[in-house]
Amino acid sequence: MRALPGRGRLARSWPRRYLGAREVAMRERVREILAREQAGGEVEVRGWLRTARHAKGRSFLEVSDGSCFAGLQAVVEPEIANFEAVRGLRNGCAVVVAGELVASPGGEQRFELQATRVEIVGEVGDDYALQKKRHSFEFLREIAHLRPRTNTIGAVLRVRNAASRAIHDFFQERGFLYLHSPVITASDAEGAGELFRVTTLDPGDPPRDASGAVDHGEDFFGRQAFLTVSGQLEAEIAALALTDVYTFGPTFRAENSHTSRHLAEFWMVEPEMAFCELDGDVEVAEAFLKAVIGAVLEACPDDMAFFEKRIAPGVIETLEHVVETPFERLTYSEAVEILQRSGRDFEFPVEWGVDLQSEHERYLAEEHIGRPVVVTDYPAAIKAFYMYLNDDERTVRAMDVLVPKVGEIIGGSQREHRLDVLTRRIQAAGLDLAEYWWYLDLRRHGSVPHAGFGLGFERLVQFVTGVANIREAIPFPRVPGYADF
RNA sequence: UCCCCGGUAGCUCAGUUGGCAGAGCAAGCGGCUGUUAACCGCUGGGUCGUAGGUUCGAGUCCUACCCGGGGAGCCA
Repeated sequence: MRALPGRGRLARSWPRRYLGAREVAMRERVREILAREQAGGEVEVRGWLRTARHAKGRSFLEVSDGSCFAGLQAVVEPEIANFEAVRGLRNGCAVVVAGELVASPGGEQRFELQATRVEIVGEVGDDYALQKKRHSFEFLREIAHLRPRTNTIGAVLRVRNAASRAIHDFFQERGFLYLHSPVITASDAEGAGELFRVTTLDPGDPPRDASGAVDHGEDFFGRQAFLTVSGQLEAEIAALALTDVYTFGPTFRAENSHTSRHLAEFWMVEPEMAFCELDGDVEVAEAFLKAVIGAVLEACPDDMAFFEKRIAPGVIETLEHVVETPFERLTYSEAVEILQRSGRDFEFPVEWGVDLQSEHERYLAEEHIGRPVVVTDYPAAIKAFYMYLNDDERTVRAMDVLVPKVGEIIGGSQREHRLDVLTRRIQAAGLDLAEYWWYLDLRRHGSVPHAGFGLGFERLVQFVTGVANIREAIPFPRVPGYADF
Protein backbone atom coordinates (compact mmCIF):
# COMPACT_ATOMS: atom_id res chain seq x y z
CA MET A 1 0.00 0.00 0.00
CA ARG A 2 1.06 3.55 -0.65
CA ALA A 3 2.88 5.30 2.16
CA LEU A 4 0.98 8.51 2.64
CA PRO A 5 2.20 11.31 4.84
CA GLY A 6 0.68 11.46 8.29
CA ARG A 7 -0.87 8.03 7.95
CA GLY A 8 -2.24 6.64 11.18
CA ARG A 9 -2.17 9.95 13.02
CA LEU A 10 -5.27 10.90 14.91
CA ALA A 11 -7.40 13.69 13.57
CA ARG A 12 -6.78 16.96 15.40
CA SER A 13 -10.32 17.52 16.64
CA TRP A 14 -11.79 14.33 18.00
CA PRO A 15 -14.09 12.65 17.30
CA ARG A 16 -14.18 13.40 13.62
CA ARG A 17 -17.37 11.98 12.20
CA TYR A 18 -16.60 12.97 8.67
CA LEU A 19 -13.24 12.14 7.19
CA GLY A 20 -11.87 13.99 4.20
CA ALA A 21 -10.84 12.13 1.09
CA ARG A 22 -7.22 12.12 2.16
CA GLU A 23 -8.03 10.79 5.61
CA VAL A 24 -10.25 8.07 4.18
CA ALA A 25 -7.41 6.98 1.93
CA MET A 26 -4.99 7.02 4.85
CA ARG A 27 -7.06 5.48 7.57
CA GLU A 28 -5.72 2.37 9.11
CA ARG A 29 -8.02 -0.63 9.05
CA VAL A 30 -8.24 -3.41 11.60
CA ARG A 31 -6.64 -5.71 9.03
CA GLU A 32 -3.50 -3.59 8.93
CA ILE A 33 -3.41 -3.05 12.68
CA LEU A 34 -3.57 -6.78 13.36
CA ALA A 35 -0.85 -7.38 10.78
CA ARG A 36 1.60 -5.11 12.60
CA GLU A 37 4.91 -6.51 13.72
CA GLN A 38 4.56 -5.34 17.29
CA ALA A 39 2.39 -3.47 19.73
CA GLY A 40 2.76 0.21 20.57
CA GLY A 41 1.53 3.51 19.30
CA GLU A 42 -1.79 5.28 19.05
CA VAL A 43 -4.48 3.83 16.83
CA GLU A 44 -8.05 4.68 16.02
CA VAL A 45 -10.66 2.28 14.70
CA ARG A 46 -14.16 2.87 13.39
CA GLY A 47 -16.59 0.05 13.11
CA TRP A 48 -19.39 -2.06 14.52
CA LEU A 49 -19.33 -4.18 17.65
CA ARG A 50 -19.27 -7.91 17.08
CA THR A 51 -19.72 -8.38 20.80
CA ALA A 52 -19.49 -6.38 24.01
CA ARG A 53 -18.53 -8.10 27.24
CA HIS A 54 -19.02 -5.98 30.34
CA ALA A 55 -17.04 -7.10 33.36
CA LYS A 56 -17.22 -5.29 36.68
CA GLY A 57 -14.02 -3.38 36.33
CA ARG A 58 -13.87 -2.89 32.56
CA SER A 59 -15.60 -3.55 29.29
CA PHE A 60 -14.37 -5.50 26.30
CA LEU A 61 -15.54 -4.34 22.89
CA GLU A 62 -14.76 -6.29 19.75
CA VAL A 63 -14.72 -3.78 16.90
CA SER A 64 -15.03 -4.98 13.32
CA ASP A 65 -14.65 -2.73 10.29
CA GLY A 66 -15.05 -5.54 7.77
CA SER A 67 -11.48 -5.33 6.54
CA CYS A 68 -10.72 -8.82 7.78
CA PHE A 69 -12.32 -11.71 9.58
CA ALA A 70 -11.15 -10.79 13.07
CA GLY A 71 -12.13 -7.72 15.02
CA LEU A 72 -9.92 -5.66 17.30
CA GLN A 73 -10.63 -6.04 21.01
CA ALA A 74 -10.85 -2.69 22.76
CA VAL A 75 -10.51 -2.63 26.56
CA VAL A 76 -12.37 0.22 28.25
CA GLU A 77 -11.57 1.13 31.84
CA PRO A 78 -13.81 3.08 34.27
CA GLU A 79 -11.56 6.13 33.91
CA ILE A 80 -12.99 6.74 30.44
CA ALA A 81 -15.27 9.79 30.51
CA ASN A 82 -18.38 8.11 29.18
CA PHE A 83 -17.80 4.72 30.84
CA GLU A 84 -21.44 4.42 31.93
CA ALA A 85 -22.61 4.86 28.35
CA VAL A 86 -20.07 2.29 27.18
CA ARG A 87 -21.64 -0.21 29.61
CA GLY A 88 -24.81 0.00 27.56
CA LEU A 89 -23.09 -0.91 24.28
CA ARG A 90 -23.79 -4.21 22.66
CA ASN A 91 -23.56 -6.22 19.50
CA GLY A 92 -24.16 -4.04 16.44
CA CYS A 93 -23.39 -0.59 17.88
CA ALA A 94 -21.25 1.71 15.75
CA VAL A 95 -18.28 3.27 17.53
CA VAL A 96 -15.03 5.11 17.13
CA VAL A 97 -12.36 3.97 19.57
CA ALA A 98 -8.93 5.48 20.03
CA GLY A 99 -6.15 4.36 22.29
CA GLU A 100 -2.86 2.58 22.53
CA LEU A 101 -2.18 -0.70 20.82
CA VAL A 102 -0.84 -3.09 23.45
CA ALA A 103 0.02 -6.76 23.65
CA SER A 104 -3.05 -8.63 24.87
CA PRO A 105 -2.83 -10.68 28.07
CA GLY A 106 -5.81 -12.69 26.85
CA GLY A 107 -4.97 -15.84 24.94
CA GLU A 108 -7.05 -15.35 21.84
CA GLN A 109 -5.57 -12.26 20.29
CA ARG A 110 -2.10 -10.81 19.85
CA PHE A 111 -3.05 -7.15 20.26
CA GLU A 112 -5.76 -5.18 21.90
CA LEU A 113 -6.66 -1.53 22.05
CA GLN A 114 -6.34 0.09 25.47
CA ALA A 115 -9.03 2.70 24.92
CA THR A 116 -8.49 6.33 25.83
CA ARG A 117 -11.59 7.57 24.06
CA VAL A 118 -14.81 5.94 22.89
CA GLU A 119 -17.40 7.69 20.81
CA ILE A 120 -20.77 6.05 20.38
CA VAL A 121 -21.82 6.90 16.84
CA GLY A 122 -24.83 4.65 16.33
CA GLU A 123 -26.72 2.57 18.88
CA VAL A 124 -28.96 -0.40 18.18
CA GLY A 125 -32.54 -1.01 19.24
CA ASP A 126 -33.84 -3.91 21.32
CA ASP A 127 -35.15 -5.47 18.15
CA TYR A 128 -31.75 -5.75 16.45
CA ALA A 129 -32.08 -9.02 14.63
CA LEU A 130 -28.49 -10.23 14.64
CA GLN A 131 -27.63 -12.10 17.77
CA LYS A 132 -24.36 -13.49 19.02
CA LYS A 133 -25.36 -16.95 17.95
CA ARG A 134 -25.82 -19.03 14.87
CA HIS A 135 -28.60 -17.97 12.58
CA SER A 136 -29.93 -20.01 9.72
CA PHE A 137 -28.93 -18.77 6.27
CA GLU A 138 -32.63 -18.69 5.38
CA PHE A 139 -33.29 -16.19 8.15
CA LEU A 140 -30.25 -14.10 7.24
CA ARG A 141 -31.52 -13.75 3.68
CA GLU A 142 -34.62 -12.08 5.08
CA ILE A 143 -32.40 -9.46 6.71
CA ALA A 144 -30.01 -8.94 3.83
CA HIS A 145 -29.42 -5.36 4.98
CA LEU A 146 -27.68 -6.71 8.11
CA ARG A 147 -26.31 -9.93 6.63
CA PRO A 148 -22.87 -8.56 5.65
CA ARG A 149 -22.19 -8.04 9.37
CA THR A 150 -22.15 -11.78 9.97
CA ASN A 151 -19.00 -13.89 9.95
CA THR A 152 -20.03 -16.00 7.00
CA ILE A 153 -21.36 -13.35 4.65
CA GLY A 154 -18.61 -10.90 5.55
CA ALA A 155 -16.06 -13.59 4.66
CA VAL A 156 -17.90 -14.44 1.44
CA LEU A 157 -17.88 -10.79 0.38
CA ARG A 158 -14.16 -10.49 1.00
CA VAL A 159 -13.50 -13.70 -0.95
CA ARG A 160 -15.77 -12.43 -3.73
CA ASN A 161 -13.78 -9.24 -3.87
CA ALA A 162 -10.46 -11.08 -3.91
CA ALA A 163 -11.68 -13.38 -6.67
CA SER A 164 -12.91 -10.43 -8.76
CA ARG A 165 -9.56 -8.77 -8.48
CA ALA A 166 -7.76 -11.99 -9.35
CA ILE A 167 -9.89 -12.41 -12.46
CA HIS A 168 -8.98 -8.97 -13.73
CA ASP A 169 -5.33 -9.51 -12.80
CA PHE A 170 -5.18 -12.82 -14.67
CA PHE A 171 -6.52 -11.39 -17.91
CA GLN A 172 -4.85 -8.02 -17.70
CA GLU A 173 -1.44 -9.62 -17.13
CA ARG A 174 -1.98 -11.61 -20.33
CA GLY A 175 -2.99 -8.65 -22.45
CA PHE A 176 -6.72 -9.35 -22.56
CA LEU A 177 -8.95 -6.33 -23.04
CA TYR A 178 -11.88 -5.86 -20.65
CA LEU A 179 -14.95 -5.59 -22.86
CA HIS A 180 -18.22 -4.17 -21.59
CA SER A 181 -20.85 -6.24 -23.33
CA PRO A 182 -24.40 -4.86 -23.37
CA VAL A 183 -26.90 -5.69 -20.66
CA ILE A 184 -29.85 -5.06 -22.96
CA THR A 185 -30.06 -7.20 -26.06
CA ALA A 186 -32.53 -7.37 -28.91
CA SER A 187 -32.36 -11.06 -29.71
CA ASP A 188 -32.33 -14.35 -27.89
CA ALA A 189 -28.76 -14.70 -29.04
CA GLU A 190 -27.91 -18.29 -28.28
CA GLY A 191 -31.12 -19.73 -26.98
CA ALA A 192 -29.58 -20.09 -23.54
CA GLY A 193 -32.59 -20.09 -21.31
CA GLU A 194 -35.59 -17.88 -20.71
CA LEU A 195 -35.21 -14.13 -21.12
CA PHE A 196 -36.42 -11.19 -19.08
CA ARG A 197 -38.33 -8.74 -21.25
CA VAL A 198 -37.32 -5.07 -21.18
CA THR A 199 -40.16 -2.74 -22.09
CA THR A 200 -41.63 0.68 -21.38
CA LEU A 201 -45.05 -0.23 -22.75
CA ASP A 202 -48.04 0.02 -20.40
CA PRO A 203 -48.62 -3.62 -19.39
CA GLY A 204 -52.32 -2.92 -18.83
CA ASP A 205 -52.89 -1.23 -22.17
CA PRO A 206 -50.11 -1.87 -24.69
CA PRO A 207 -50.40 -0.53 -28.23
CA ARG A 208 -51.69 -3.14 -30.64
CA ASP A 209 -51.32 -3.67 -34.36
CA ALA A 210 -54.10 -4.40 -36.83
CA SER A 211 -54.25 -8.06 -35.86
CA GLY A 212 -54.56 -7.26 -32.16
CA ALA A 213 -51.06 -8.40 -31.20
CA VAL A 214 -48.86 -6.17 -29.03
CA ASP A 215 -47.07 -3.71 -31.32
CA HIS A 216 -43.44 -3.84 -30.23
CA GLY A 217 -42.60 -1.27 -32.87
CA GLU A 218 -44.04 1.26 -30.41
CA ASP A 219 -41.73 0.09 -27.62
CA PHE A 220 -38.67 1.99 -26.41
CA PHE A 221 -36.23 0.26 -28.73
CA GLY A 222 -38.69 -0.09 -31.59
CA ARG A 223 -38.62 -3.84 -31.17
CA GLN A 224 -38.62 -6.46 -28.46
CA ALA A 225 -35.70 -6.23 -26.05
CA PHE A 226 -34.39 -8.44 -23.28
CA LEU A 227 -31.77 -8.63 -20.55
CA THR A 228 -28.67 -10.44 -21.75
CA VAL A 229 -28.17 -14.15 -21.13
CA SER A 230 -24.58 -14.05 -22.34
CA GLY A 231 -22.00 -11.61 -23.64
CA GLN A 232 -20.37 -14.23 -25.80
CA LEU A 233 -21.52 -13.12 -29.24
CA GLU A 234 -20.45 -9.55 -28.55
CA ALA A 235 -17.16 -10.84 -27.16
CA GLU A 236 -16.60 -12.68 -30.44
CA ILE A 237 -17.06 -9.39 -32.29
CA ALA A 238 -14.40 -7.76 -30.14
CA ALA A 239 -12.01 -10.72 -30.27
CA LEU A 240 -12.03 -10.58 -34.05
CA ALA A 241 -10.57 -7.10 -33.77
CA LEU A 242 -8.65 -6.99 -30.50
CA THR A 243 -7.51 -10.63 -30.33
CA ASP A 244 -8.03 -11.43 -26.63
CA VAL A 245 -10.90 -9.98 -24.65
CA TYR A 246 -13.01 -10.85 -21.64
CA THR A 247 -16.32 -9.73 -20.22
CA PHE A 248 -17.20 -9.73 -16.54
CA GLY A 249 -20.69 -8.54 -15.82
CA PRO A 250 -24.25 -9.32 -14.80
CA THR A 251 -26.28 -11.90 -16.69
CA PHE A 252 -29.95 -12.76 -16.40
CA ARG A 253 -31.96 -15.94 -16.77
CA ALA A 254 -35.72 -16.01 -16.25
CA GLU A 255 -35.84 -19.74 -15.64
CA ASN A 256 -38.03 -21.02 -12.86
CA SER A 257 -35.14 -22.85 -11.27
CA HIS A 258 -35.42 -23.51 -7.57
CA THR A 259 -32.07 -25.02 -6.73
CA SER A 260 -28.98 -24.30 -4.70
CA ARG A 261 -27.02 -23.57 -7.90
CA HIS A 262 -29.21 -21.09 -9.80
CA LEU A 263 -29.80 -17.35 -9.64
CA ALA A 264 -31.95 -15.17 -11.87
CA GLU A 265 -29.21 -12.52 -11.81
CA PHE A 266 -25.61 -13.62 -11.67
CA TRP A 267 -22.19 -12.50 -12.83
CA MET A 268 -20.40 -14.21 -15.63
CA VAL A 269 -16.82 -14.14 -16.87
CA GLU A 270 -16.42 -14.77 -20.60
CA PRO A 271 -13.00 -14.65 -22.25
CA GLU A 272 -12.82 -14.91 -26.02
CA MET A 273 -9.57 -15.51 -27.90
CA ALA A 274 -8.83 -15.15 -31.60
CA PHE A 275 -6.36 -17.47 -33.35
CA CYS A 276 -7.14 -20.01 -30.66
CA GLU A 277 -8.57 -23.51 -30.89
CA LEU A 278 -10.00 -25.87 -28.31
CA ASP A 279 -6.65 -26.96 -26.83
CA GLY A 280 -5.67 -23.37 -26.13
CA ASP A 281 -9.10 -22.72 -24.66
CA VAL A 282 -8.72 -25.62 -22.22
CA GLU A 283 -5.24 -24.50 -21.25
CA VAL A 284 -6.39 -20.96 -20.52
CA ALA A 285 -9.37 -22.23 -18.51
CA GLU A 286 -7.13 -24.42 -16.36
CA ALA A 287 -4.57 -21.69 -15.78
CA PHE A 288 -7.37 -19.26 -15.03
CA LEU A 289 -9.05 -21.39 -12.36
CA LYS A 290 -5.71 -22.14 -10.73
CA ALA A 291 -4.68 -18.50 -10.69
CA VAL A 292 -7.95 -17.23 -9.22
CA ILE A 293 -8.25 -19.90 -6.56
CA GLY A 294 -4.59 -19.55 -5.64
CA ALA A 295 -4.99 -15.79 -5.30
CA VAL A 296 -7.98 -16.17 -2.96
CA LEU A 297 -6.12 -18.66 -0.77
CA GLU A 298 -3.30 -16.18 -0.48
CA ALA A 299 -5.39 -13.04 -0.02
CA CYS A 300 -7.98 -14.39 2.45
CA PRO A 301 -6.34 -16.96 4.75
CA ASP A 302 -8.44 -16.04 7.80
CA ASP A 303 -11.69 -16.16 5.89
CA MET A 304 -10.73 -19.48 4.33
CA ALA A 305 -9.81 -20.87 7.75
CA PHE A 306 -13.31 -19.95 8.89
CA PHE A 307 -14.91 -21.74 5.93
CA GLU A 308 -12.73 -24.75 6.61
CA LYS A 309 -13.75 -24.85 10.28
CA ARG A 310 -17.41 -23.93 10.17
CA ILE A 311 -18.81 -24.24 6.66
CA ALA A 312 -17.05 -26.92 4.63
CA PRO A 313 -14.34 -29.02 6.33
CA GLY A 314 -11.79 -30.11 3.74
CA VAL A 315 -12.39 -27.18 1.42
CA ILE A 316 -8.85 -25.81 1.67
CA GLU A 317 -7.30 -29.15 0.78
CA THR A 318 -9.66 -29.48 -2.17
CA LEU A 319 -8.67 -26.03 -3.42
CA GLU A 320 -4.95 -26.61 -2.93
CA HIS A 321 -5.35 -29.83 -4.86
CA VAL A 322 -6.98 -27.93 -7.70
CA VAL A 323 -4.16 -25.40 -7.76
CA GLU A 324 -1.37 -27.98 -7.67
CA THR A 325 -2.47 -30.89 -9.85
CA PRO A 326 -3.00 -30.96 -13.60
CA PHE A 327 -6.60 -31.24 -14.70
CA GLU A 328 -7.63 -34.54 -16.19
CA ARG A 329 -8.74 -34.42 -19.82
CA LEU A 330 -11.30 -36.75 -21.32
CA THR A 331 -13.34 -36.74 -24.45
CA TYR A 332 -17.06 -37.15 -24.05
CA SER A 333 -16.80 -40.59 -25.65
CA GLU A 334 -14.17 -41.66 -23.11
CA ALA A 335 -16.28 -40.29 -20.27
CA VAL A 336 -19.26 -42.30 -21.45
CA GLU A 337 -17.15 -45.45 -21.53
CA ILE A 338 -15.83 -44.82 -18.02
CA LEU A 339 -19.34 -44.28 -16.71
CA GLN A 340 -20.65 -47.38 -18.42
CA ARG A 341 -17.83 -49.49 -17.03
CA SER A 342 -18.12 -47.98 -13.54
CA GLY A 343 -20.59 -50.59 -12.40
CA ARG A 344 -22.59 -47.77 -10.89
CA ASP A 345 -26.35 -47.92 -10.89
CA PHE A 346 -27.06 -44.38 -12.08
CA GLU A 347 -30.58 -43.05 -11.97
CA PHE A 348 -30.15 -41.99 -15.58
CA PRO A 349 -28.39 -44.64 -17.66
CA VAL A 350 -25.47 -43.46 -19.74
CA GLU A 351 -25.34 -43.92 -23.46
CA TRP A 352 -23.52 -42.08 -26.20
CA GLY A 353 -25.56 -39.13 -27.39
CA VAL A 354 -27.26 -38.10 -24.16
CA ASP A 355 -25.97 -35.23 -22.07
CA LEU A 356 -24.12 -36.01 -18.86
CA GLN A 357 -26.34 -35.68 -15.79
CA SER A 358 -25.31 -34.06 -12.52
CA GLU A 359 -24.75 -37.50 -10.99
CA HIS A 360 -22.43 -38.43 -13.85
CA GLU A 361 -20.42 -35.23 -13.62
CA ARG A 362 -20.06 -35.67 -9.90
CA TYR A 363 -18.95 -39.27 -10.26
CA LEU A 364 -16.27 -38.25 -12.73
CA ALA A 365 -14.91 -35.29 -10.78
CA GLU A 366 -15.33 -36.58 -7.24
CA GLU A 367 -14.84 -40.31 -7.40
CA HIS A 368 -13.29 -41.56 -10.57
CA ILE A 369 -10.69 -38.84 -11.01
CA GLY A 370 -10.77 -36.98 -7.71
CA ARG A 371 -9.83 -33.63 -9.22
CA PRO A 372 -11.17 -31.27 -11.87
CA VAL A 373 -11.93 -32.93 -15.17
CA VAL A 374 -12.21 -31.31 -18.57
CA VAL A 375 -14.59 -33.15 -20.84
CA THR A 376 -14.33 -32.28 -24.55
CA ASP A 377 -15.86 -33.10 -27.89
CA TYR A 378 -19.52 -33.53 -27.03
CA PRO A 379 -22.16 -34.73 -29.47
CA ALA A 380 -23.20 -31.88 -31.72
CA ALA A 381 -26.87 -32.61 -31.12
CA ILE A 382 -26.73 -31.64 -27.44
CA LYS A 383 -24.62 -28.50 -27.80
CA ALA A 384 -25.14 -25.01 -29.19
CA PHE A 385 -25.08 -24.23 -32.92
CA TYR A 386 -22.02 -21.97 -32.72
CA MET A 387 -19.60 -24.68 -31.63
CA TYR A 388 -16.99 -25.89 -34.13
CA LEU A 389 -18.03 -29.08 -35.89
CA ASN A 390 -15.38 -31.80 -35.85
CA ASP A 391 -14.50 -33.73 -38.98
CA ASP A 392 -16.53 -36.69 -37.73
CA GLU A 393 -19.58 -34.46 -38.26
CA ARG A 394 -21.17 -35.71 -35.05
CA THR A 395 -19.15 -34.04 -32.31
CA VAL A 396 -18.26 -30.41 -31.61
CA ARG A 397 -15.24 -28.81 -30.02
CA ALA A 398 -16.94 -28.09 -26.71
CA MET A 399 -15.43 -28.38 -23.28
CA ASP A 400 -16.85 -28.45 -19.76
CA VAL A 401 -14.71 -28.14 -16.65
CA LEU A 402 -16.19 -30.27 -13.89
CA VAL A 403 -15.14 -29.79 -10.28
CA PRO A 404 -16.01 -31.82 -7.18
CA LYS A 405 -19.20 -30.76 -5.33
CA VAL A 406 -20.32 -28.05 -7.76
CA GLY A 407 -20.15 -29.95 -11.04
CA GLU A 408 -19.86 -27.87 -14.19
CA ILE A 409 -18.10 -24.63 -13.37
CA ILE A 410 -16.88 -23.66 -16.82
CA GLY A 411 -18.42 -24.32 -20.21
CA GLY A 412 -16.69 -23.30 -23.40
CA SER A 413 -15.94 -24.15 -26.98
CA GLN A 414 -14.04 -23.38 -30.11
CA ARG A 415 -16.45 -21.35 -32.24
CA GLU A 416 -17.54 -22.28 -35.72
CA HIS A 417 -15.71 -19.80 -37.93
CA ARG A 418 -16.50 -21.41 -41.31
CA LEU A 419 -19.36 -19.58 -43.00
CA ASP A 420 -20.82 -22.59 -44.81
CA VAL A 421 -20.83 -24.83 -41.76
CA LEU A 422 -22.22 -22.13 -39.49
CA THR A 423 -25.01 -21.37 -41.93
CA ARG A 424 -25.92 -25.03 -42.03
CA ARG A 425 -25.87 -25.31 -38.24
CA ILE A 426 -28.09 -22.28 -37.69
CA GLN A 427 -30.62 -23.68 -40.10
CA ALA A 428 -30.45 -27.12 -38.54
CA ALA A 429 -31.15 -25.57 -35.15
CA GLY A 430 -34.31 -24.06 -36.58
CA LEU A 431 -33.08 -20.50 -36.04
CA ASP A 432 -33.66 -17.52 -38.30
CA LEU A 433 -30.59 -16.73 -40.43
CA ALA A 434 -31.67 -13.09 -40.71
CA GLU A 435 -31.43 -12.64 -36.93
CA TYR A 436 -27.81 -13.65 -37.08
CA TRP A 437 -26.77 -11.62 -40.12
CA TRP A 438 -23.93 -9.86 -38.34
CA TYR A 439 -22.72 -13.05 -36.70
CA LEU A 440 -22.52 -14.62 -40.14
CA ASP A 441 -21.00 -11.50 -41.65
CA LEU A 442 -18.07 -11.86 -39.27
CA ARG A 443 -17.36 -15.20 -40.99
CA ARG A 444 -17.23 -13.47 -44.36
CA HIS A 445 -14.60 -10.94 -43.46
CA GLY A 446 -11.35 -11.90 -41.79
CA SER A 447 -12.74 -14.93 -40.03
CA VAL A 448 -10.24 -16.86 -37.91
CA PRO A 449 -10.43 -19.79 -35.52
CA HIS A 450 -11.42 -18.50 -32.10
CA ALA A 451 -12.54 -19.94 -28.80
CA GLY A 452 -13.73 -18.93 -25.36
CA PHE A 453 -15.55 -20.04 -22.27
CA GLY A 454 -17.99 -18.87 -19.64
CA LEU A 455 -17.61 -19.06 -15.88
CA GLY A 456 -20.49 -18.51 -13.49
CA PHE A 457 -18.87 -16.25 -10.93
CA GLU A 458 -21.15 -17.19 -8.05
CA ARG A 459 -20.50 -20.86 -8.71
CA LEU A 460 -16.81 -20.15 -8.39
CA VAL A 461 -17.44 -18.31 -5.11
CA GLN A 462 -19.58 -21.22 -4.00
CA PHE A 463 -16.84 -23.69 -4.84
CA VAL A 464 -14.15 -21.65 -3.09
CA THR A 465 -16.11 -20.86 0.09
CA GLY A 466 -18.01 -24.12 0.33
CA VAL A 467 -21.35 -22.42 1.04
CA ALA A 468 -24.06 -24.94 0.23
CA ASN A 469 -26.44 -22.50 -1.44
CA ILE A 470 -25.48 -20.09 -4.20
CA ARG A 471 -27.69 -17.47 -2.52
CA GLU A 472 -24.96 -17.09 0.08
CA ALA A 473 -22.39 -16.38 -2.66
CA ILE A 474 -23.92 -13.07 -3.75
CA PRO A 475 -24.84 -10.07 -1.57
CA PHE A 476 -28.38 -9.66 -2.89
CA PRO A 477 -29.71 -12.85 -4.46
CA ARG A 478 -32.48 -12.67 -7.06
CA VAL A 479 -34.43 -15.90 -7.48
CA PRO A 480 -37.95 -16.73 -8.64
CA GLY A 481 -40.39 -15.00 -6.30
CA TYR A 482 -37.79 -12.94 -4.49
CA ALA A 483 -36.04 -9.68 -5.34
CA ASP A 484 -36.10 -7.76 -2.04
CA PHE A 485 -33.40 -5.28 -1.02
C1' U B 1 -42.25 -27.28 -13.82
C1' C B 2 -41.91 -32.33 -11.17
C1' C B 3 -40.68 -35.39 -6.56
C1' C B 4 -39.55 -35.36 -1.23
C1' C B 5 -39.16 -32.74 3.61
C1' G B 6 -40.50 -28.67 6.63
C1' G B 7 -43.38 -23.98 8.74
C1' U B 8 -44.62 -23.82 16.93
C1' A B 9 -41.91 -17.21 21.19
C1' G B 10 -37.43 -12.15 18.16
C1' C B 11 -33.81 -16.56 16.72
C1' U B 12 -32.72 -22.17 16.87
C1' C B 13 -35.78 -26.03 17.96
C1' A B 14 -38.73 -30.00 21.18
C1' G B 15 -43.90 -31.14 21.59
C1' U B 16 -45.53 -38.84 23.03
C1' U B 17 -51.71 -42.35 21.24
C1' G B 18 -55.76 -36.17 19.42
C1' G B 19 -56.43 -34.12 26.02
C1' C B 20 -53.68 -27.32 30.27
C1' A B 21 -48.04 -24.60 24.52
C1' G B 22 -42.15 -25.94 26.25
C1' A B 23 -36.49 -25.40 26.28
C1' G B 24 -31.97 -22.86 24.96
C1' C B 25 -30.44 -18.27 23.12
C1' A B 26 -32.09 -13.02 22.56
C1' A B 27 -34.75 -8.89 25.26
C1' G B 28 -35.87 -6.32 30.42
C1' C B 29 -34.13 -6.27 35.61
C1' G B 30 -30.43 -7.86 39.25
C1' G B 31 -25.65 -10.28 40.43
C1' C B 32 -20.53 -11.90 39.34
C1' U B 33 -16.13 -11.92 36.63
C1' G B 34 -9.16 -9.71 32.25
C1' U B 35 -13.63 -11.14 29.36
C1' U B 36 -13.44 -14.56 24.49
C1' A B 37 -20.72 -16.76 21.01
C1' A B 38 -18.52 -14.81 28.97
C1' C B 39 -21.26 -16.71 33.23
C1' C B 40 -25.52 -17.03 37.29
C1' G B 41 -30.67 -15.70 38.93
C1' C B 42 -35.54 -13.54 38.03
C1' U B 43 -39.30 -11.42 34.59
C1' G B 44 -41.99 -10.52 30.19
C1' G B 45 -42.86 -12.82 25.52
C1' G B 46 -47.49 -17.38 21.24
C1' U B 47 -53.42 -15.87 15.60
C1' C B 48 -48.78 -23.24 16.44
C1' G B 49 -47.87 -20.46 7.92
C1' U B 50 -53.21 -19.29 5.78
C1' A B 51 -58.25 -20.96 4.82
C1' G B 52 -61.57 -24.82 5.31
C1' G B 53 -62.87 -29.83 7.27
C1' U B 54 -63.16 -34.31 10.87
C1' U B 55 -63.82 -34.53 16.34
C1' C B 56 -66.72 -33.60 22.83
C1' G B 57 -61.73 -31.71 22.03
C1' A B 58 -56.65 -30.38 16.74
C1' G B 59 -49.81 -27.83 17.24
C1' U B 60 -50.99 -33.17 16.37
C1' C B 61 -55.67 -36.14 11.58
C1' C B 62 -57.75 -34.65 6.26
C1' U B 63 -58.02 -31.02 1.84
C1' A B 64 -56.42 -26.68 -0.74
C1' C B 65 -53.22 -22.67 -0.97
C1' C B 66 -48.76 -19.68 0.56
C1' C B 67 -43.67 -19.69 2.05
C1' G B 68 -38.84 -22.16 3.00
C1' G B 69 -35.34 -26.30 2.26
C1' G B 70 -33.35 -30.70 -0.48
C1' G B 71 -33.31 -33.33 -5.16
C1' A B 72 -34.47 -33.50 -10.61
C1' G B 73 -34.93 -30.90 -15.13
C1' C B 74 -32.91 -26.40 -17.38
C1' C B 75 -28.31 -24.33 -17.05
C1' A B 76 -23.51 -20.90 -15.49
